[in-house]
Amino acid sequence: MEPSSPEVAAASPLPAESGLHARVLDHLGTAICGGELPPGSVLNIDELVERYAVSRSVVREVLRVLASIGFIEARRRVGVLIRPASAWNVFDPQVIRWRLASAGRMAQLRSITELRTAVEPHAAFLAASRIGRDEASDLVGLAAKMWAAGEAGDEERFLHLDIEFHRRVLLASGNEMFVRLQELVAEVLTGRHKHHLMPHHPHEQALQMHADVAQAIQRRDGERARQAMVQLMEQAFDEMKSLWEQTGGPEHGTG
Amino acid sequence: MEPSSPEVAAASPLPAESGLHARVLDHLGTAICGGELPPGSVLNIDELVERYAVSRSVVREVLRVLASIGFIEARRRVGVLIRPASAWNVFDPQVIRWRLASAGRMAQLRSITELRTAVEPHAAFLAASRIGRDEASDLVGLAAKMWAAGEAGDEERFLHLDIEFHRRVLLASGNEMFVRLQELVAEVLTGRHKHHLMPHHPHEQALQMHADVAQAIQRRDGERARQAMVQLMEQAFDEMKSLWEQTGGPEHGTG
DNA sequence: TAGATGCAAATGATATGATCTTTGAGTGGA
DNA sequence: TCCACTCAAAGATCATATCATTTGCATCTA
Repeated sequence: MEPSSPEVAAASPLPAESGLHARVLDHLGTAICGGELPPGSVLNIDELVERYAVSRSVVREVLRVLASIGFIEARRRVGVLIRPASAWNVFDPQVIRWRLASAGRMAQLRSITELRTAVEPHAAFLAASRIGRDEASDLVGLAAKMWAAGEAGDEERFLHLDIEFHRRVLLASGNEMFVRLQELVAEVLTGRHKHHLMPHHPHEQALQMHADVAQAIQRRDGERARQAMVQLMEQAFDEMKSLWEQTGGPEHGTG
Repeated sequence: MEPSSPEVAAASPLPAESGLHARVLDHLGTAICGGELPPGSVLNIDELVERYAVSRSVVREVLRVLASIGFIEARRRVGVLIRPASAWNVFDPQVIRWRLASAGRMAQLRSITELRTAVEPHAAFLAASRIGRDEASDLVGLAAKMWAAGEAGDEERFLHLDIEFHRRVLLASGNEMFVRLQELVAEVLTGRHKHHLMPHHPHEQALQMHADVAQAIQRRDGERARQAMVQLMEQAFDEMKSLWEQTGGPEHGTG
């Protein structure tokens, strides 16, 4: 897998952050996303100090971070108040991860898939006018490899190539915010894979569409690139939709 | 201005957060976004304690928050390292605010405008199938008021109605992530207004397009709603583009 | 001389306990 | 009934101390 730009890779999911801070933060974040600690619940610092057997420093630092992503609100004389989901920074990668690990997983997948449906076609459109020659070639090559992996039934490899493909397109869009969405896309794709929510044989159509996107971008045909990506997204969305039915609805929980 | 859902309003920009924590956080955040403290710079806690004349607790809590949005990375024996912009959580409202206040303002406006261009049409499309009867009526009414304010040349009022209009559409999309983008849209629109980057008389066309969007959504014609919103976005984008030329380029700074 | 090894200083991480400040709630008077 | 006052609870801030880890350098060995 030719890493033409190694410094941009390494989307570190900071998995084994081993400090006390990370441990407590993760635990509380999970609890809030998971619905234990529903909005309106009140915590207090000393209680947390006891519960986690850590010092005030650690607890306060964790609370500051949770406050910065809208999970809590500290009120004097009252305690630490859990805020409703509508206040959360739903774009924070940490939050996404917690939500994907919670019962609201399907709702989160739906949200992100809709976001992708909106953003990726436009990203493809922009990429067509902004991508460099070499990057374009790489993209076409990547699509070819996806085709090969798909035909060979190599799911693992297909997944990685798929993620890489969408990453490159978002990167080539030249929009820093789109680039940042790449992490979300990766979370979604790996999440789908982990939970066996993907067709075991990628559809022949999907393979062709990836190739179409790459080719259109290389030929600087923004409109065609957008169209091809729209189709790709529609298919992804349909697969997602069929999943809700399998797993018993999207557990809406939007607000 | 009929507040049919007062509890959702009040997009508190937390302006006068008066604690020590907020003061130091804001100062450091601004410095990092502003390019003082370029990537690779090293700070250390004691130095910050002295510089801001606050205790270690305050500094550490601030650093934790900065770390959580990707601005810094603490390394033992080294100090606090400033991370490159590519690591930032560019969707964090706080970050957006800092960047809009910095020299990279135009680059930020461009990014968000492109994001809007991608998202809002799809939001309009989704809204057409998900909006409630009353909300749809409100939306049409809002467009009518915009027309009135535009004709009357009441910029202030037009701005507020414009923000409210887009907020309602994003809200009606039923996607929590789209809803969250509303803050960004509001920042952009108010930013444009503050810096006198808007045409003094809203274009007649824009007024009509807002009305078209509202009507299409009410009639549940998703495709037409999308098209109308696309046109609106194209116009917004063109205005933005003409601004870059005025103010001497977008100060690219994307990566 | 080159490379491995070990020590110690630097610096963040955590702990602890005290003091300051804000604010909700209760209390009492008009 | 309502307003003003008081008090105490809880977070906010501070100061200091100890622990843990990493890096640079000196030392040692082949």
